[in-house]
Amino acid sequence: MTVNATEITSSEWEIMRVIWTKGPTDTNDIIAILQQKRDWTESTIKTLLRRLVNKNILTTTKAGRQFTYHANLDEADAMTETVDDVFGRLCNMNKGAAIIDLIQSSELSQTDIQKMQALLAEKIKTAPEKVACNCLPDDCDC
Amino acid sequence: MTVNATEITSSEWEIMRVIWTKGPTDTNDIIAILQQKRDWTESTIKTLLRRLVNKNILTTTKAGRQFTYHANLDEADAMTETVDDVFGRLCNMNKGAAIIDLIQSSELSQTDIQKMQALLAEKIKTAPEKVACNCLPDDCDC
DNA sequence: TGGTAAAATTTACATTTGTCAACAATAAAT
DNA sequence: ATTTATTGTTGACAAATGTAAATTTTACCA
Repeated sequence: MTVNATEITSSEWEIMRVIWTKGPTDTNDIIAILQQKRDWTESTIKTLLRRLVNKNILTTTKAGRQFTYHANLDEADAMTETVDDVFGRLCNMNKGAAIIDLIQSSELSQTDIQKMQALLAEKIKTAPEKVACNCLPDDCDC
Repeated sequence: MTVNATEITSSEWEIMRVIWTKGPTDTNDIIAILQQKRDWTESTIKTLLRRLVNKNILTTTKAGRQFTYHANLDEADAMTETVDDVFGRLCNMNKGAAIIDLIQSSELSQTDIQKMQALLAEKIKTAPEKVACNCLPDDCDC
């Protein structure tokens, strides 16, 4: 019954964003909205919806003729999970640079920035001089 | 001839990290190192190497019996590209929260933190109150 | 209450990814 | 020069992903 956001593929993300933004949405609305952004057929969108249901990312209820799709997980949570998953593959030593790049290239609100500042002010107190690379096996003398 | 880091799959990343860390490395070293971390056969690792060469991420030179594999792109650049690619799929409104999560969960050096602080101090000057969601088509009145 | 328009479900197919075993080529040792 | 140990190349196969057509079901209207 656990929902695993890392199973959401990039096409499926497109679908999820619509549902997260609009709340429970029925098939036709989803199709109409997505076709404004992507060149997908109705069929393609339905396949994607089905797969998301199979992955337990979406739940359906029947509303008359159509299904209504409900997200089983929160968008911000899914984003965090996804992003953590990717970072988990990367070298510790360069994560800082990658985050700096993200800060640079993302639009951020006053509030977000303030939160980051507070967090960093705390973090710097105990931050190491250097972060070691963790790309080789622990006991690797190579 | 362009190298596209977003084509590196998660298994392939494992290989790349070894090569980035050690510099040009030959087949046997790569295999020996990776088998300390992952339960892959020699065959699997060779396939992954071949695919990376096909994707133009790696180049080979022959050193006696074995190949030596050279990375065609920098690790930090590859990380940035990968991370930007993922963030490109996500809702603008919540990117801040995702970055906050990353700052929280990553080990960061004094220097990295200082850079972030400088960047944020600049950024806050022109930061908006709120970041709008960009999950629906631009002209979507839905 | 039966026909039909509108949904949903099935089937499909090419690519990519994760994993490997089998086979071919070749450098080194005898 | 042959053999053989090593390394590289091919072929394979299942599962996941992107994309969509064909077919079946069903809710509603006449």
